[in-house]
Amino acid sequence: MANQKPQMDAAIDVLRREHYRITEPRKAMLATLVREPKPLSAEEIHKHIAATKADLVTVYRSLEAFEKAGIVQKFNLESGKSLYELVEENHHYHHIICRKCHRAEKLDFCEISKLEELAKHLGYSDINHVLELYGLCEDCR
Amino acid sequence: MANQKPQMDAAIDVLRREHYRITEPRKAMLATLVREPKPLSAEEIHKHIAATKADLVTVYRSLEAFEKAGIVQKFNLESGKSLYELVEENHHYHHIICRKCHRAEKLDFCEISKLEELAKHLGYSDINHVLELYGLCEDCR
DNA sequence: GTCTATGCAAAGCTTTTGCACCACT
DNA sequence: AGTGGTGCAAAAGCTTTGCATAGAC
Repeated sequence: MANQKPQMDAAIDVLRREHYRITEPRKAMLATLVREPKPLSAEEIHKHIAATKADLVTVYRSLEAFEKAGIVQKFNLESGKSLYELVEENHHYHHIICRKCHRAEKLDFCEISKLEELAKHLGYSDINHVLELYGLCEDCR
Repeated sequence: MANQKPQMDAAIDVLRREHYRITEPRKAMLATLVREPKPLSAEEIHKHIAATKADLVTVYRSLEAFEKAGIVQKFNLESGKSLYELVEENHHYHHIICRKCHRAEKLDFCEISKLEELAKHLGYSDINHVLELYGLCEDCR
Protein backbone atom coordinates (compact mmCIF):
# COMPACT_ATOMS: atom_id res chain seq x y z
CA MET A 1 0.00 0.00 0.00
CA ALA A 2 1.30 3.46 -0.88
CA ASN A 3 2.27 5.96 1.74
CA GLN A 4 -0.91 7.60 2.95
CA LYS A 5 0.57 10.90 4.02
CA PRO A 6 0.56 12.56 0.59
CA GLN A 7 -3.13 11.80 0.18
CA MET A 8 -3.84 13.31 3.56
CA ASP A 9 -1.73 16.39 2.80
CA ALA A 10 -3.44 16.84 -0.56
CA ALA A 11 -6.86 16.84 1.10
CA ILE A 12 -5.72 19.38 3.68
CA ASP A 13 -4.33 21.59 0.94
CA VAL A 14 -7.68 21.60 -0.80
CA LEU A 15 -9.45 22.56 2.41
CA ARG A 16 -7.00 25.38 3.00
CA ARG A 17 -7.34 26.65 -0.56
CA GLU A 18 -11.13 26.69 -0.18
CA HIS A 19 -10.82 28.54 3.13
CA TYR A 20 -12.07 25.76 5.31
CA ARG A 21 -10.39 25.49 8.69
CA ILE A 22 -8.14 22.61 9.63
CA THR A 23 -9.25 21.38 13.03
CA GLU A 24 -8.51 18.32 15.15
CA PRO A 25 -11.80 16.54 14.36
CA ARG A 26 -11.28 17.18 10.64
CA LYS A 27 -7.72 15.91 10.68
CA ALA A 28 -8.85 12.76 12.48
CA MET A 29 -11.68 12.26 9.99
CA LEU A 30 -9.35 12.65 7.01
CA ALA A 31 -6.89 10.19 8.55
CA THR A 32 -9.73 7.68 8.88
CA LEU A 33 -10.93 8.21 5.33
CA VAL A 34 -7.38 7.74 4.03
CA ARG A 35 -6.75 4.68 6.18
CA GLU A 36 -10.06 2.99 5.29
CA PRO A 37 -10.36 3.14 1.51
CA LYS A 38 -14.00 2.14 1.40
CA PRO A 39 -17.36 3.85 1.91
CA LEU A 40 -18.04 4.70 5.55
CA SER A 41 -21.11 6.01 7.32
CA ALA A 42 -21.00 9.12 9.50
CA GLU A 43 -21.55 6.82 12.46
CA GLU A 44 -18.58 4.62 11.54
CA ILE A 45 -16.30 7.60 11.06
CA HIS A 46 -17.44 8.89 14.41
CA LYS A 47 -16.45 5.61 16.06
CA HIS A 48 -13.06 5.60 14.36
CA ILE A 49 -12.22 9.02 15.75
CA ALA A 50 -13.48 8.32 19.25
CA ALA A 51 -10.12 9.38 20.66
CA THR A 52 -10.75 12.90 19.41
CA LYS A 53 -14.06 13.11 21.28
CA ALA A 54 -15.74 14.95 18.44
CA ASP A 55 -19.52 15.07 18.32
CA LEU A 56 -21.46 13.11 15.70
CA VAL A 57 -22.93 16.43 14.59
CA THR A 58 -19.44 17.70 13.91
CA VAL A 59 -18.81 14.66 11.75
CA TYR A 60 -21.91 15.39 9.70
CA ARG A 61 -21.05 19.05 9.33
CA SER A 62 -17.47 18.34 8.38
CA LEU A 63 -18.49 15.70 5.87
CA GLU A 64 -20.72 18.31 4.28
CA ALA A 65 -17.76 20.70 4.14
CA PHE A 66 -15.54 17.97 2.65
CA GLU A 67 -18.17 17.26 0.02
CA LYS A 68 -18.44 20.95 -0.92
CA ALA A 69 -14.66 21.13 -1.12
CA GLY A 70 -14.76 18.15 -3.46
CA ILE A 71 -12.57 15.82 -1.46
CA VAL A 72 -15.34 13.48 -0.38
CA GLN A 73 -18.13 11.81 -2.29
CA LYS A 74 -21.46 10.87 -0.72
CA PHE A 75 -23.88 8.22 -1.87
CA ASN A 76 -27.00 6.46 -0.66
CA LEU A 77 -27.63 2.88 0.29
CA GLU A 78 -30.77 0.90 -0.45
CA SER A 79 -31.69 1.53 3.17
CA GLY A 80 -31.58 5.28 2.78
CA LYS A 81 -28.41 5.63 4.84
CA SER A 82 -25.54 7.62 3.39
CA LEU A 83 -21.92 6.61 3.00
CA TYR A 84 -18.90 8.80 2.41
CA GLU A 85 -15.59 8.13 0.72
CA LEU A 86 -12.51 10.05 -0.39
CA VAL A 87 -12.63 11.13 -4.02
CA GLU A 88 -9.80 9.81 -6.16
CA GLU A 89 -8.89 12.23 -8.92
CA ASN A 90 -9.93 11.33 -12.45
CA HIS A 91 -11.17 8.04 -11.22
CA HIS A 92 -14.78 7.15 -11.60
CA TYR A 93 -16.06 3.85 -10.32
CA HIS A 94 -18.95 2.18 -8.54
CA HIS A 95 -19.36 -0.33 -5.77
CA ILE A 96 -20.64 -3.78 -5.16
CA ILE A 97 -22.04 -3.93 -1.66
CA CYS A 98 -22.95 -7.05 0.29
CA ARG A 99 -26.48 -6.80 1.64
CA LYS A 100 -25.54 -8.76 4.73
CA CYS A 101 -22.09 -7.77 5.92
CA HIS A 102 -21.99 -4.45 4.06
CA ARG A 103 -18.52 -5.03 2.74
CA ALA A 104 -18.00 -2.79 -0.25
CA GLU A 105 -15.60 -3.22 -3.14
CA LYS A 106 -14.79 -0.91 -5.99
CA LEU A 107 -15.72 -1.81 -9.55
CA ASP A 108 -13.18 -0.09 -11.73
CA PHE A 109 -15.46 0.32 -14.69
CA CYS A 110 -18.14 2.70 -15.83
CA GLU A 111 -20.44 2.43 -18.82
CA ILE A 112 -22.88 5.12 -17.85
CA SER A 113 -21.62 7.77 -20.19
CA LYS A 114 -24.06 6.57 -22.84
CA LEU A 115 -26.95 7.03 -20.46
CA GLU A 116 -25.76 10.49 -19.58
CA GLU A 117 -25.71 11.32 -23.29
CA LEU A 118 -29.31 10.24 -23.50
CA ALA A 119 -30.27 12.47 -20.60
CA LYS A 120 -28.43 15.37 -22.22
CA HIS A 121 -30.55 14.95 -25.33
CA LEU A 122 -33.61 15.26 -23.11
CA GLY A 123 -32.42 18.73 -22.15
CA TYR A 124 -30.79 18.04 -18.81
CA SER A 125 -27.53 19.62 -17.71
CA ASP A 126 -25.23 19.17 -14.73
CA ILE A 127 -25.85 15.48 -14.87
CA ASN A 128 -24.43 12.97 -12.49
CA HIS A 129 -25.53 9.56 -11.36
CA VAL A 130 -25.81 7.25 -8.42
CA LEU A 131 -25.13 3.60 -9.11
CA GLU A 132 -24.55 0.87 -6.61
CA LEU A 133 -24.77 -2.88 -7.03
CA TYR A 134 -26.08 -5.08 -4.28
CA GLY A 135 -25.49 -8.79 -3.86
CA LEU A 136 -24.44 -11.53 -1.48
CA CYS A 137 -20.72 -12.15 -1.10
CA GLU A 138 -19.28 -15.65 -0.93
CA ASP A 139 -18.78 -15.56 2.82
CA CYS A 140 -22.38 -14.61 3.50
CA ARG A 141 -23.81 -17.24 1.20
CA MET B 1 -52.55 6.93 -24.03
CA ALA B 2 -53.63 3.30 -23.83
CA ASN B 3 -56.58 2.21 -21.77
CA GLN B 4 -55.40 1.94 -18.21
CA LYS B 5 -57.90 -0.66 -17.06
CA PRO B 6 -55.98 -3.73 -18.29
CA GLN B 7 -52.86 -2.61 -16.42
CA MET B 8 -54.89 -2.20 -13.27
CA ASP B 9 -56.57 -5.58 -13.70
CA ALA B 10 -53.24 -7.27 -14.33
CA ALA B 11 -51.86 -5.88 -11.09
CA ILE B 12 -54.93 -7.02 -9.18
CA ASP B 13 -54.61 -10.51 -10.69
CA VAL B 14 -51.03 -10.75 -9.48
CA LEU B 15 -52.06 -9.73 -5.98
CA ARG B 16 -54.85 -12.30 -5.95
CA ARG B 17 -52.54 -15.03 -7.23
CA GLU B 18 -50.04 -14.23 -4.49
CA HIS B 19 -52.82 -14.30 -1.89
CA TYR B 20 -52.74 -10.63 -1.07
CA ARG B 21 -56.12 -9.10 -0.32
CA ILE B 22 -57.77 -6.57 -2.57
CA THR B 23 -58.92 -3.68 -0.42
CA GLU B 24 -60.19 -0.17 -1.06
CA PRO B 25 -56.91 1.56 -0.15
CA ARG B 26 -54.99 -0.84 -2.38
CA LYS B 27 -57.32 -0.34 -5.33
CA ALA B 28 -57.00 3.41 -4.94
CA MET B 29 -53.21 3.15 -4.76
CA LEU B 30 -53.02 1.01 -7.87
CA ALA B 31 -55.27 3.41 -9.73
CA THR B 32 -52.91 6.22 -8.79
CA LEU B 33 -49.82 4.29 -9.84
CA VAL B 34 -51.43 3.46 -13.18
CA ARG B 35 -52.65 7.01 -13.73
CA GLU B 36 -49.30 8.62 -12.82
CA PRO B 37 -46.64 6.74 -14.77
CA LYS B 38 -43.72 8.17 -12.86
CA PRO B 39 -41.99 7.52 -9.54
CA LEU B 40 -44.07 8.66 -6.57
CA SER B 41 -43.30 8.92 -2.88
CA ALA B 42 -45.48 7.27 -0.25
CA GLU B 43 -46.54 10.74 0.79
CA GLU B 44 -47.60 11.68 -2.75
CA ILE B 45 -49.57 8.50 -3.19
CA HIS B 46 -51.24 9.16 0.14
CA LYS B 47 -52.32 12.60 -1.04
CA HIS B 48 -53.65 11.20 -4.31
CA ILE B 49 -55.92 8.78 -2.49
CA ALA B 50 -57.14 11.27 0.08
CA ALA B 51 -60.74 10.43 -0.85
CA THR B 52 -60.21 6.90 0.47
CA LYS B 53 -59.08 8.21 3.86
CA ALA B 54 -56.40 5.57 4.15
CA ASP B 55 -53.62 6.06 6.66
CA LEU B 56 -50.06 6.86 5.52
CA VAL B 57 -48.97 3.73 7.38
CA THR B 58 -51.31 1.69 5.23
CA VAL B 59 -49.72 3.19 2.14
CA TYR B 60 -46.28 2.12 3.34
CA ARG B 61 -47.43 -1.36 4.23
CA SER B 62 -49.26 -1.84 0.97
CA LEU B 63 -46.31 -0.58 -1.04
CA GLU B 64 -44.22 -3.20 0.71
CA ALA B 65 -46.77 -5.84 -0.25
CA PHE B 66 -46.81 -4.58 -3.85
CA GLU B 67 -43.04 -4.78 -3.96
CA LYS B 68 -43.03 -8.35 -2.64
CA ALA B 69 -45.67 -9.27 -5.19
CA GLY B 70 -43.42 -7.81 -7.86
CA ILE B 71 -45.80 -5.22 -9.24
CA VAL B 72 -44.01 -2.19 -7.81
CA GLN B 73 -40.37 -1.19 -7.82
CA LYS B 74 -38.82 0.96 -5.10
CA PHE B 75 -35.72 3.12 -5.38
CA ASN B 76 -33.89 5.76 -3.39
CA LEU B 77 -33.31 9.40 -4.07
CA GLU B 78 -30.15 11.35 -3.34
CA SER B 79 -32.00 12.71 -0.33
CA GLY B 80 -32.60 9.27 1.09
CA LYS B 81 -36.32 9.39 0.35
CA SER B 82 -37.87 6.46 -1.50
CA LEU B 83 -40.01 6.48 -4.60
CA TYR B 84 -42.28 3.79 -5.96
CA GLU B 85 -43.39 2.95 -9.47
CA LEU B 86 -45.30 0.23 -11.29
CA VAL B 87 -43.07 -2.43 -12.83
CA GLU B 88 -43.40 -2.87 -16.56
CA GLU B 89 -42.80 -6.46 -17.58
CA ASN B 90 -39.51 -7.32 -19.25
CA HIS B 91 -38.57 -3.74 -19.22
CA HIS B 92 -35.55 -2.54 -17.40
CA TYR B 93 -34.75 1.14 -17.34
CA HIS B 94 -33.48 3.97 -15.19
CA HIS B 95 -34.47 7.55 -14.55
CA ILE B 96 -33.19 11.02 -15.00
CA ILE B 97 -34.47 13.15 -12.14
CA CYS B 98 -34.42 16.93 -11.90
CA ARG B 99 -32.80 18.04 -8.67
CA LYS B 100 -35.10 21.03 -8.46
CA CYS B 101 -38.60 20.13 -9.60
CA HIS B 102 -38.15 16.37 -9.14
CA ARG B 103 -39.65 15.56 -12.48
CA ALA B 104 -38.56 12.10 -13.46
CA GLU B 105 -38.28 10.57 -16.90
CA LYS B 106 -37.49 7.06 -17.99
CA LEU B 107 -34.29 6.25 -19.84
CA ASP B 108 -35.04 3.22 -21.95
CA PHE B 109 -31.54 1.87 -21.89
CA CYS B 110 -29.38 -0.21 -19.60
CA GLU B 111 -25.69 -1.03 -19.94
CA ILE B 112 -25.10 -2.33 -16.47
CA SER B 113 -24.96 -5.99 -17.35
CA LYS B 114 -21.20 -5.75 -17.85
CA LEU B 115 -20.77 -4.37 -14.36
CA GLU B 116 -22.89 -7.15 -12.94
CA GLU B 117 -20.62 -9.66 -14.67
CA LEU B 118 -17.66 -8.05 -12.97
CA ALA B 119 -19.34 -8.36 -9.59
CA LYS B 120 -20.16 -11.99 -10.30
CA HIS B 121 -16.47 -12.68 -10.91
CA LEU B 122 -15.80 -11.23 -7.48
CA GLY B 123 -17.97 -13.96 -6.01
CA TYR B 124 -21.23 -12.12 -5.49
CA SER B 125 -24.63 -13.62 -6.24
CA ASP B 126 -28.19 -12.29 -6.26
CA ILE B 127 -26.95 -9.09 -7.75
CA ASN B 128 -29.05 -6.11 -8.56
CA HIS B 129 -28.35 -2.43 -8.86
CA VAL B 130 -29.64 1.01 -8.13
CA LEU B 131 -28.93 3.66 -10.74
CA GLU B 132 -30.43 7.09 -11.01
CA LEU B 133 -29.21 10.11 -12.90
CA TYR B 134 -29.59 13.59 -11.52
CA GLY B 135 -29.49 16.83 -13.44
CA LEU B 136 -31.21 20.12 -14.09
CA CYS B 137 -34.03 20.13 -16.64
CA GLU B 138 -34.42 22.90 -19.19
CA ASP B 139 -37.27 24.58 -17.32
CA CYS B 140 -35.31 24.80 -14.09
CA ARG B 141 -32.20 26.19 -15.74
C1' DG C 1 -10.12 40.28 16.44
C1' DT C 2 -13.11 37.93 13.24
C1' DC C 3 -15.44 34.49 11.61
C1' DT C 4 -15.86 29.64 11.20
C1' DA C 5 -16.27 25.25 13.77
C1' DT C 6 -17.87 22.82 17.73
C1' DG C 7 -20.79 20.82 21.47
C1' DC C 8 -25.03 19.94 23.40
C1' DA C 9 -29.81 19.65 23.12
C1' DA C 10 -33.63 19.37 20.56
C1' DA C 11 -36.26 19.04 16.49
C1' DG C 12 -37.30 17.11 11.78
C1' DC C 13 -38.51 13.73 8.50
C1' DT C 14 -39.32 9.53 6.56
C1' DT C 15 -40.25 5.00 7.74
C1' DT C 16 -41.29 1.19 11.08
C1' DT C 17 -43.61 -1.21 14.93
C1' DG C 18 -47.36 -2.60 18.40
C1' DC C 19 -51.80 -3.67 19.22
C1' DA C 20 -56.66 -3.95 19.04
C1' DC C 21 -60.23 -4.01 15.66
C1' DC C 22 -62.05 -4.74 11.03
C1' DA C 23 -62.97 -7.06 6.70
C1' DC C 24 -61.59 -9.77 2.57
C1' DT C 25 -61.81 -14.52 1.04
C1' DA D 1 -64.15 -18.63 10.68
C1' DG D 2 -59.67 -17.44 10.00
C1' DT D 3 -55.97 -14.78 8.34
C1' DG D 4 -54.38 -10.63 6.74
C1' DG D 5 -55.20 -5.55 6.52
C1' DT D 6 -56.08 -1.17 8.84
C1' DG D 7 -55.97 2.83 11.98
C1' DC D 8 -54.02 5.21 15.59
C1' DA D 9 -50.28 6.24 18.46
C1' DA D 10 -45.85 5.93 19.35
C1' DA D 11 -41.04 4.82 18.41
C1' DA D 12 -37.02 4.40 15.67
C1' DG D 13 -33.25 5.93 12.93
C1' DC D 14 -30.58 9.05 10.48
C1' DT D 15 -29.78 13.77 9.75
C1' DT D 16 -30.39 18.75 10.53
C1' DT D 17 -30.90 23.08 13.19
C1' DG D 18 -30.31 26.67 17.04
C1' DC D 19 -27.52 28.86 19.99
C1' DA D 20 -23.79 29.98 22.95
C1' DT D 21 -18.83 29.09 23.27
C1' DA D 22 -14.26 27.79 21.66
C1' DG D 23 -10.67 28.02 18.47
C1' DA D 24 -8.35 28.68 13.68
C1' DC D 25 -6.43 32.22 10.79
